[in-house]
Amino acid sequence: MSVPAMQTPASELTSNSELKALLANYPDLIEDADAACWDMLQQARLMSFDANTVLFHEAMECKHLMLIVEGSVRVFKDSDEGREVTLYRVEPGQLCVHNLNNLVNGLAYPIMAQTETFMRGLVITRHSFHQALNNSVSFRNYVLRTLTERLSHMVNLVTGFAFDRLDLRIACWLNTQFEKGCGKPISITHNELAQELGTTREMVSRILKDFERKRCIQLARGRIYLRCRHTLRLVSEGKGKSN
Amino acid sequence: MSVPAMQTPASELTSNSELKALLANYPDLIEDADAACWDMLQQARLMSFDANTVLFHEAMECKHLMLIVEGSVRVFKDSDEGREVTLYRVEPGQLCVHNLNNLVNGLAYPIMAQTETFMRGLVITRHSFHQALNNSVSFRNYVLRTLTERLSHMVNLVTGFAFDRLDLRIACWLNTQFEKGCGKPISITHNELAQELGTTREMVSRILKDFERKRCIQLARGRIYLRCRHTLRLVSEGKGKSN
DNA sequence: GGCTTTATGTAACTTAAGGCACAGAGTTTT
DNA sequence: AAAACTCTGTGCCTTAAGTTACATAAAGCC
Repeated sequence: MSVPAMQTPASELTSNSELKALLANYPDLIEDADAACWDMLQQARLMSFDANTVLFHEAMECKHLMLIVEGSVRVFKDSDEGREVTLYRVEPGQLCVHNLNNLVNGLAYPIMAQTETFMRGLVITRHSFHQALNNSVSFRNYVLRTLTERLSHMVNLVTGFAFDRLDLRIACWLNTQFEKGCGKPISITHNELAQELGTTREMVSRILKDFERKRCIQLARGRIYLRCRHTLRLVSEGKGKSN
Repeated sequence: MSVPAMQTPASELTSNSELKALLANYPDLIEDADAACWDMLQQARLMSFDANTVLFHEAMECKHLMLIVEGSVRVFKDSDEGREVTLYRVEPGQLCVHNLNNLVNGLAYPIMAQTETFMRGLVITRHSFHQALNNSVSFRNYVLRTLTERLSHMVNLVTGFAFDRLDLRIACWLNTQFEKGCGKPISITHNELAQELGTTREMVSRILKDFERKRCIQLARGRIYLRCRHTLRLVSEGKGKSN
């Protein structure tokens, strides 16, 4: 991501142990990190951003790569009609693959990225990135793994849009969220969920209400409680065929 | 791709010039290929496949990487209801990125790949692939470029599904095809086009007929002729809002 | 408490997309 | 040429999704 709105001056990182603490969420990267990888990380600068900072937008160039240390970034695309879809989310342990597009192909890509929370990330220069790519087996593998994982994720998105009804897509989304949070209530408004899935607020309201009537979930203002995981799973598996 | 149905026995390649001829379509890979890259290519085996050979399908593992030399491969996903979407097409100069997913992450991915024409490809073993990845800067860059390009392509697919009406998506598809073929008629049935875009035959028939009435195209059995590029572009830009 | 803003619920309507059924045209096979 | 098959066109109906337009509810602010 380019760095349009840094909140704190970048700080140089000196100790390896400090780095290790920051990168606790990157086991894939760290566990078998080699010297060249550590070199790159030591040259990185830690930066902080407020919530809702736009990191890049349509056609903006980004000259750096960022490893997220804390917080999350939403990468999304908006439509002329004012709708949005989330393409993916970058969280600790991950990197923004659309940066790579820029670093590798020199092409800016017309999508947007925005922090969702306070966020800290290690910013790696283009030069440092290429150096590490050339010299570090572990970094290389990490990058490739990330890229191919994202690709699989995008395939899921595509097939979801192509084949699945909205109620099913919502049910699946809820399932994943509850799974991640071990059943903790989800904090999201209907409108935000609509932007997540590329649809409208009204549709989300209707379908959620329907799920509530089926006793899968319990709705509250800005919050969704899991009521019966089993029922929710049935809904998402039933593909909405039978009510 | 794995190699379930080879048509000719694999042949060892000896001469560099022979390789160069085969890889004429890989300027990105060849132009600044280094020694390590040539090593990999020389260890590759040239294989041929008939049209409509299934190269891999749901959850099948593939232990090799293939560089397409001639012909094309369609990578697609099918739905329970019998519909299909094309995810992307692998043509000379390209590699199947879902192979990479397998080679890099060891994960099989539940999509299908099938040759569309007679196809020849250079099959690279997992070992040879990793070796080249470690030693060849040019191959590395080539792989990364390919991956990030595919990723961008997938984003386009997603936003198409999320935001664009079917008539617009069809118009865009026609545009790209006519562009590629410099206006030469496109050989495709309505059903195939439906599978391309993840929709149904009837919808395609209706929309194409409509385009014909607007004098963008001329329909014939299994073939679509370009009649007025300008009008077609208008249709695709107008997003079908006005008639 | 009253005022404002934000979030949700929903009925009524419109539109896009899909499914069904079948007719007819063009190709291939026998 | 007759039969079989494939491909296209289309009317009719259903369903999914989106839009409009409000009503109501909850939270924040003065």
